Amino acid sequence: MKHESIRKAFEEFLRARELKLTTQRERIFERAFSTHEHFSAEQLYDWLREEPGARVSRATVYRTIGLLAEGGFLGSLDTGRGELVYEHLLGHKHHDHMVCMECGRIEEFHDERIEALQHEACQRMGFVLVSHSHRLIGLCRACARKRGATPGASASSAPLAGQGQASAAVDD
Amino acid sequence: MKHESIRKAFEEFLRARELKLTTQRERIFERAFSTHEHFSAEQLYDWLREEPGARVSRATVYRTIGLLAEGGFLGSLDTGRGELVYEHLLGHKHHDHMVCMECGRIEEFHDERIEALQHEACQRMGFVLVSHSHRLIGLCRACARKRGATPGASASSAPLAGQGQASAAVDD
DNA sequence: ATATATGCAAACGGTTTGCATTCAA
DNA sequence: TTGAATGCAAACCGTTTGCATATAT
Repeated sequence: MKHESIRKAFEEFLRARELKLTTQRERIFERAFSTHEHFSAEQLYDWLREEPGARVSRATVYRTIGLLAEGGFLGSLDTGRGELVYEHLLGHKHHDHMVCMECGRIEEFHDERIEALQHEACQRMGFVLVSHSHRLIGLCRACARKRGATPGASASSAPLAGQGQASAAVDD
Repeated sequence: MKHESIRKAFEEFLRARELKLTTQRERIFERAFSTHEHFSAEQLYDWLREEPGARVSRATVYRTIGLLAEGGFLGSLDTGRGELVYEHLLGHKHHDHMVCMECGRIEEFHDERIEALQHEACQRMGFVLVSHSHRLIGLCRACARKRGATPGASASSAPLAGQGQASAAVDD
């Protein structure tokens, strides 16, 4: 889906809800959809204040991001450090994330078989699946190399009563 | 793994790090491991202050939960509402979660095939997997029934530029 | 004209921290 | 005895909110 039609969808979304197309919403929308990276609300706010033109307040950034998320334009992903990051959804096929615990880098992956098994699990449990959040936490290739770990090899998942070294494991 | 040995592991963990076994740590540990539910730090704090005996401050609860998580005794799970909940890990096989967006209920599920596919994905991407967080968000059987939805049937995943109704989709 | 949106600054809620005091080892 | 742990209250940080003002329709 290309920019033009996404923008159309946004305008229609506002109209359908009888919301106004303000300069702020326009700028926030444009900036959010002009990046392919994941960004936090604060990040987006900073980007906007660096740009020349109308000022946008932090409150409006948060409010508009909320709107965009409700409308299904943006998806949110929790970094695990009490901060949400967003990405645009329209024109992007579904994917899950790998988050590097060292550098924060976020990679995307997708496996249709996993999706299918999720549905199967819901079937079993009588659960109505609406959305899901699937994050793999570990080391990206670059950070793994720096640490001398073997990429691909999962770190032994024995976070047991271990000794001193962290391990933490924000496992679910 | 039964209580006795878990406790042993905890004491050993403290000793290994040259940390002291205080009455507070003892009480926090005991309370945390005496429930099979998921609990928040605040929740645990409340439980403790209802009990007779030594008082434990909120700060110590947070600090000790942190310790327990580091030691691999507790795993944390983000509710999606800016709050972490914990569960004890020792003596529990790995599982993932289904979170009811209506009533907050947390169910557990597990599928070895999904675990395997995760590893496969990491292999592909050269990512060193340390832990993961896999949450299915939707309606538990009871809430689905109340709403007249069909349990098992995934809500159409078309959160597109839709009309008025929410849909939100904190998808990843 | 008028309901909606904005900006500001204050409030929030969960979590963390600095520091004087208390306590396990 | 003494370094580590606790309690308290203040600080933090991302996010939300109340209210007076500005603005799209």
